[in-house]
Amino acid sequence: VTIRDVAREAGVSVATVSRVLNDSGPVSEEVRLRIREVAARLHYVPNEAARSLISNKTDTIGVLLPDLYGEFFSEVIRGLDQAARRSGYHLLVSSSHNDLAEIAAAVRVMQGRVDGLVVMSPHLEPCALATQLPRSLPAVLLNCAASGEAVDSIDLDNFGGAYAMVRHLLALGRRRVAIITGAARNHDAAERLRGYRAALRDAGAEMSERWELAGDFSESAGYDAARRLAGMRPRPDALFASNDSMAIGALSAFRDVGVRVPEDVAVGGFDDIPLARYMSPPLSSVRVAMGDLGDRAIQRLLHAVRTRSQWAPQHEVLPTTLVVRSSCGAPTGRSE
Amino acid sequence: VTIRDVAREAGVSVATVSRVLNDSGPVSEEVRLRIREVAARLHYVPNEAARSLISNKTDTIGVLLPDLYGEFFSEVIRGLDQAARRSGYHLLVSSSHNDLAEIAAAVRVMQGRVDGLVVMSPHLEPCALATQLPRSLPAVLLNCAASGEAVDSIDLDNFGGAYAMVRHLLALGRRRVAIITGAARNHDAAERLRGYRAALRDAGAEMSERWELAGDFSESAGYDAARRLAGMRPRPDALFASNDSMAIGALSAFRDVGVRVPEDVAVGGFDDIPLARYMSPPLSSVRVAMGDLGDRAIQRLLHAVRTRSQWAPQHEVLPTTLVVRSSCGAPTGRSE
DNA sequence: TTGTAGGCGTTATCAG
DNA sequence: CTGATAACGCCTACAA
Repeated sequence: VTIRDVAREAGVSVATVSRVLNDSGPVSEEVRLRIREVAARLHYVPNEAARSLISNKTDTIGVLLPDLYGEFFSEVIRGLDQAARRSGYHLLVSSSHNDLAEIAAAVRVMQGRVDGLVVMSPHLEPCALATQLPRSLPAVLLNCAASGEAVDSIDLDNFGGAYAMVRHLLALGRRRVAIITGAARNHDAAERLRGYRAALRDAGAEMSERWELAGDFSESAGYDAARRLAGMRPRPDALFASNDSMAIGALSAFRDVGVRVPEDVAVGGFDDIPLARYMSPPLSSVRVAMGDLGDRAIQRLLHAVRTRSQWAPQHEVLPTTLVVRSSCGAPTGRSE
Repeated sequence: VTIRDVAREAGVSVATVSRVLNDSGPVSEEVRLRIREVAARLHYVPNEAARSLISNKTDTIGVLLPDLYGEFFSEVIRGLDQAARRSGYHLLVSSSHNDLAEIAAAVRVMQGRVDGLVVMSPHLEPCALATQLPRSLPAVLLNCAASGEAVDSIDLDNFGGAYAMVRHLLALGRRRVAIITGAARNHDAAERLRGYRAALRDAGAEMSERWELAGDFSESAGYDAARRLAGMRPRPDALFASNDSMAIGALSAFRDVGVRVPEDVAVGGFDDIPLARYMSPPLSSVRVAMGDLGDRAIQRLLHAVRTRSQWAPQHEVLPTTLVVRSSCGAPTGRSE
């Protein structure tokens, strides 16, 4: 059933039907009503292909995501989805892209199917990424450390969050603060490590390479690193895990080897996943508003889509919040 | 840059270019090479709108999801995405649909943008849902208890998984097994409750309405229910939480009130999220292959898409696996 | 206020 | 083997 069927049935021309359905141009009230009725009766739905062929728009936004972890993933998509839907846009999602070639391939096939692109790729050089993006497609980069580049981008304040957590541990009287880093070559991980180091340096606290344990954001990495850490002499008296999954793995390891938290070792995580407060002890963490990330991304992108002109690329940083529970040994572990 | 530009530049007609690009029809090797070269040099990308206008295909599959929890969500999407990509299809995702009206609206706007639909909606009547689907769009329903309906569908073996877990608890010598149910009017939740009851009945174990505590799949619901449960006299000596999030909330509650797990109360969950084994004590659970769910769904859907004929609607049930750790008090808590 | 007709970029069916 | 040309369904000047 096409627009012509509706036109014929309503006894008017296709042009009139089109005008009614798009609220473009003047149509008499009587005809308008009749067409609406016929369209509804025939269950007419405009053919999107034809429509976007002529309008050069798809009302769709492409989303490229890396392989990422549960809580993260769903929050981001949810934010993107809700914001997009509110503006009448759809989401074409493609995940599990781990290298530049895969991203490039995904971008290529999305060409012509989307009006804009949201790209999250924490483990790639932003500049390399930026060159892959067709100049014709507006895009906003997420978590890419692209502050210097000529692209729209939004980052989390990884540095600030890590800094706040480590400073907090030091303020609580801890002297030897260790870290389990995130995945190698991951931007978020690098920034959190940087925040950790800066906090130690600014406080004049002791630093040691031995206290920087390699992780990859997985529970098992946290577990393994914590076991190594538990055997050190002197043993660090505080641990900053670069995300909550690793922190939880670490809590488990400490329990297994009889290291008490927070008495022997204070522990802090990052992300503040819902489960954090139900850990034993409840996990202190750094909260990031992942949903907001998606929301902001869509807003910025739609702005770029609508004003095709040369907008100045903006770089935005989303703030983080320190959430103090009892795993860090704070006197008043406020349980929220 | 369109196909005409390529044709002109290569000194041939658009028909020939089209033939080369689609490997349809015979073209001399010389011309073929020349066209390939020109297309590449011009960075020609076919216009998808025009293409799908005439072919009546979009190479896209629509995915409708309810609001669901972290681990779940990402696993399903990942499975769908990978399977779809492997077959050259894209994913148009829309989440957070909570009632029939929202689903219907989402289906409507996806009309014409997708070749098929994957719908997960555990909290709706399957029949109501089925009527909303346009006859023209192939669809497969996930977790909808649509076994009797004339639609393709795939369910998890919620009943069997719950049954196995509860039977396991009983086999361990527990006599008073309680349950925290999932969200009301949720199909998965209902099936797990049914499995719980069946296991008790078949074992001739004591049953009581008081032991069926209402939950909603959230950590806090698990926490609250467990606190109520801890105060009962006689207190149940085993607890089956309808998902891991609630089980973890329950573990936290038991810790807070001094109930020992598994000595005083054995605990089992459902889903086997990655964090389960890192809990204290490590959480026994029921594993479901969420990724496979997505994979199977795409396979079934593409089959339906390609063979437009009247295929017989199939109903499939994905098996579950009991994962025994120590929270259930099993003598040998195999840590995997 | 309404209708006619051209064209969006492809593919497919014909002749040559 | 290759080239015109007619759809595909819709929007939008331009006329009436």
